[in-house]
Amino acid sequence: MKDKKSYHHGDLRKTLVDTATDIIRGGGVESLSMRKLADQVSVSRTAPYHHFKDKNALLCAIAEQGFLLQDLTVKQMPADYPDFSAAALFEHYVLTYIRFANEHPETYDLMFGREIWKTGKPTESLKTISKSSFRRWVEWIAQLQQQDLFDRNEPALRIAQASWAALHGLCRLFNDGIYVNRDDLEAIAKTTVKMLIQPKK
Amino acid sequence: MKDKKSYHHGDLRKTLVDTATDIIRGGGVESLSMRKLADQVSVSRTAPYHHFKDKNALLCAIAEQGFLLQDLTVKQMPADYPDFSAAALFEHYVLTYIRFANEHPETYDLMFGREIWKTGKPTESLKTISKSSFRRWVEWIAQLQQQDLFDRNEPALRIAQASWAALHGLCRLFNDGIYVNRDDLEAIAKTTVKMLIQPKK
DNA sequence: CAAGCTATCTTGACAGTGTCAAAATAGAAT
DNA sequence: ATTCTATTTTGACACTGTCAAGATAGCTTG
Repeated sequence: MKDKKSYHHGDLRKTLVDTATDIIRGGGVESLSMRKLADQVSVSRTAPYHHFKDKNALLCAIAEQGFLLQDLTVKQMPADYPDFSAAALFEHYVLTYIRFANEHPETYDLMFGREIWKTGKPTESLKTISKSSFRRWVEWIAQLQQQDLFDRNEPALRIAQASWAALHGLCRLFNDGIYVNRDDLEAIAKTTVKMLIQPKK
Repeated sequence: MKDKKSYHHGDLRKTLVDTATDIIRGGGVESLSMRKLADQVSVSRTAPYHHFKDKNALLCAIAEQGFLLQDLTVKQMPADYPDFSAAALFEHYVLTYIRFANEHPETYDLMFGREIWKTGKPTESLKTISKSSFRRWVEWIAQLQQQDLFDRNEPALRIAQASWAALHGLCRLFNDGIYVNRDDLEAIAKTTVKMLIQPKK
C-alpha cells in the first residue's frame, strides 16, 4: 500500500507529473498532449486517466509542484541576509520572485494562468495551496507597513494585491514574449521596487 | 475591386474577424475553432484560409482591431477633462485602461497574451501597431516625469515599462480569474496609482 | 494455496481539431 | 466568348481529449 514500486508501472502518477513538467519546460503547455505523454512513459493512451480525472487535473498537479518549489526557493532566502533593511529585503524578494518565474516560465504560467484558473477548474488542493501562499504575502506586507515601507493608512490587502499585480505583470510580459530583452528584467524589477515603496523618510 | 459586395460571400474577411470576435467574447479564445467559425458564416471549412494564412493570422487580425478600439477609447479621454492635474489625469488613464481590459477581456488577452506573442507569431502589422502604442505610452510618461509625477532621474523607458507592467498585471489577474472579486478592481487600481506616483511635494 | 476483488492498464471507438491538395466555380479581363 | 484569376468546396490526413468495455496484475480473504 505504501510502496507501489512493483506494480504495473511503478509509481505512474509521479512519473507522469515529472515527465509532463519536462515536456512543458521544453515546448510550453501547448506542446503537452496526453497521448504523447503516455507514449513517452511507455504506457497506453488512457492509462493516465486512472491517476488524473482530466488533463486539467494533471496541469493542476504540476502547478501544485510549482507552488511547493516556489515556497522552497523563497523560504531559504531571507535567512541568508539577516541584517538587510526592510527595503533591501523587499527588493531581494522581488528579484527572487521574478527569477523563479524566469527560470520556470511554463510552470509559472500554470500556477497563475488562465489555462487553469479561468478556462479549466483549479483542484481543491491547488486552491488551498495557492491561497495560503497569497495569505503569507499579505501578512508580510502588513509587517512591512509597520516598518513604513508602505503607507500605513492603506489596507494591507490592497497593497498586497497591487504590489503583487505589479510583480506578476512584469513576469507575464517577459514570459509571454512581449518584453523580449531579458537583460532588462532585473533593471525593470528594481525600478518597480523603487516606485512601489515609500521614500525613506 | 473596391466593392466586393456581390462576390461569393460579400466581404468574407471582415465577416470572419467580426464573428470570430463575437465567438471569443462569449467563450474565450479556446472556444474559437476555424471550422465552427466557417459554419457560423455559412462557408466551408477551408474558405477562411484564403483570407488568413493561419488561425494565428486571424487572431492577429482580431488583436489589431483591439488596438484600434483601445486607441479610440483612450483618444477621446483626456479632452473631456482639460484641467485635471497630472496625477488625476494619470489615474483617469489607468482606470480607462483597466476598464477596457475588463470590458473586452478576450480581445485584451489576444493583444497581450502568449497565444500570439510567444506560442504563435505576431503579424508584421500587429507588431508595428502595438509598438507604436507602447511608444506613445513612453512619451507620455516622459512628460509626466517633467511634471514630477515620476522620478526625473530614472529613464522614461524604465518607468514606462515598470508602470505598464503594474497595470497589465492587474488586468491579467482579473482576466485570468485569479482575482475574482470584480468590485475590488477600481480600488486596487487606485491603490496602484497611489503607489506608483511620487508624493505631491 | 485457491477464489474473489479491486486497482491498474489496454484496446477500440468517437467527435472534434487545424490545415494541405486538388477540384470546382464565380467574376473580371481580354 | 474565352481566358485568367480570385474565391470557395470536397476529400483527406494526422492529431487531439476522453469514454466504455475488456483484460490483467496484485492484494485480500477463505
